[in-house]
Amino acid sequence: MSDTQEPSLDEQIAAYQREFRDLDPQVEQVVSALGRLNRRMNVAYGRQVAELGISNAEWEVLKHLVLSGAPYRLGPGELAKRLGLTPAAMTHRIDRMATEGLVTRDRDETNRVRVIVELTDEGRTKWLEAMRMATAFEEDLLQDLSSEERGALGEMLIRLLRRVEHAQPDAGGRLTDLG
Amino acid sequence: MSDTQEPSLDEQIAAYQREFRDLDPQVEQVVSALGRLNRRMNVAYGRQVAELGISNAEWEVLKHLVLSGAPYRLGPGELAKRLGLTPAAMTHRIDRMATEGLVTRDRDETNRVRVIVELTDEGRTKWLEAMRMATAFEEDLLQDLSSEERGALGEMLIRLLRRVEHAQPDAGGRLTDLG
DNA sequence: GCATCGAACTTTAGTGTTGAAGTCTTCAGG
DNA sequence: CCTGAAGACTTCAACACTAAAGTTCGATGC
Repeated sequence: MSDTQEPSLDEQIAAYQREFRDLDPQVEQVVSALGRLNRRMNVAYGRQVAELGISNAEWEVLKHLVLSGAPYRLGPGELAKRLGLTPAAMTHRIDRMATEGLVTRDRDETNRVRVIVELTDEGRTKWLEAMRMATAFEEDLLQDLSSEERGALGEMLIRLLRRVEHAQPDAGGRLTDLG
Repeated sequence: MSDTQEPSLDEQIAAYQREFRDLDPQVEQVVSALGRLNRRMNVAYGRQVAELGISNAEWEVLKHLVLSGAPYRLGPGELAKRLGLTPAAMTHRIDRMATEGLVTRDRDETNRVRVIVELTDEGRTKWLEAMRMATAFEEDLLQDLSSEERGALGEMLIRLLRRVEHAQPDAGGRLTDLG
């Protein structure tokens, strides 16, 4: 049936050049590689955390709670902002995670408008296990790069990051998660 | 209320090191920067194509049809595989895009099990406009990098890409889109 | 101290996605 | 031919997210 194959990166760039004459192949290579790499990595993360019985989405929440430092508490609104979700979506996500025992949800007794989401021991343990798997994967991923290369790569990525962040100064308000 | 701020990349890495002792900061910097950069870029793309009245999801479909080359035809199944969606989702997405006039959907007369999705002129025009905006954005993004740096960056990203693709040889079958 | 405004979260309606079951077409045997 | 099996897509039910409206509590002004 000669089923069309997933094009390689080079084939893809060549195709773009055929269809769109003023295209800088060097720029396109960077951008396309970035996009593909990220998607593959997210799939990999997803498979790993699935082994722990949690979804990528839940792992993100755990990450941000841990990042907030002990006692690992954040409000739904703050979590929503950091994850790039609407507060409504956050409400439901926390519901699920609370019934699964990963977090607790309580009203703030000093200000009963607010809600406090707090990591449980189980949630913290899950995060630790996920983190162990993730870092092992990341080490393996970067294995072919020397320390100098890693440094140069990180530095260039940060320069790009600064540029996007400056270019669109958080216009929408929501930040759509972090890495 | 001293509302917690979105942590900077450096703050985030420092927090991870506090919570997880064996963490290579250099690796984490690369990985975190990659993740953040990609998300910001996707938000930027989304805003741009929204000006054309299409969603990021629709733009992805247009991209893959164009990449397939004239006469810009692919089946729903093939599109689903390339976009990393289930066939069911593809069916609905094509529905919408067909009513919007971006693509046509027809049965293959030589094999009536198959369906052919074909780009319309309007769809091709939209893609072109989106492409113009995207490349302008990408040029701007990479502005601070010299040609040598761009080459080195692209080369390193491709090395990483090869590693993920090799590490998990398409295990699930679906490839979750490309860049 | 009562009414109003605003903040923080939840609820509701609508859209998009998944996984599983269903339909229709083709192909291979008998 | 007619049957059975496999392939390609669609339909259906359940779930997740968004935008907008609703609820509840706290603060401010009179």
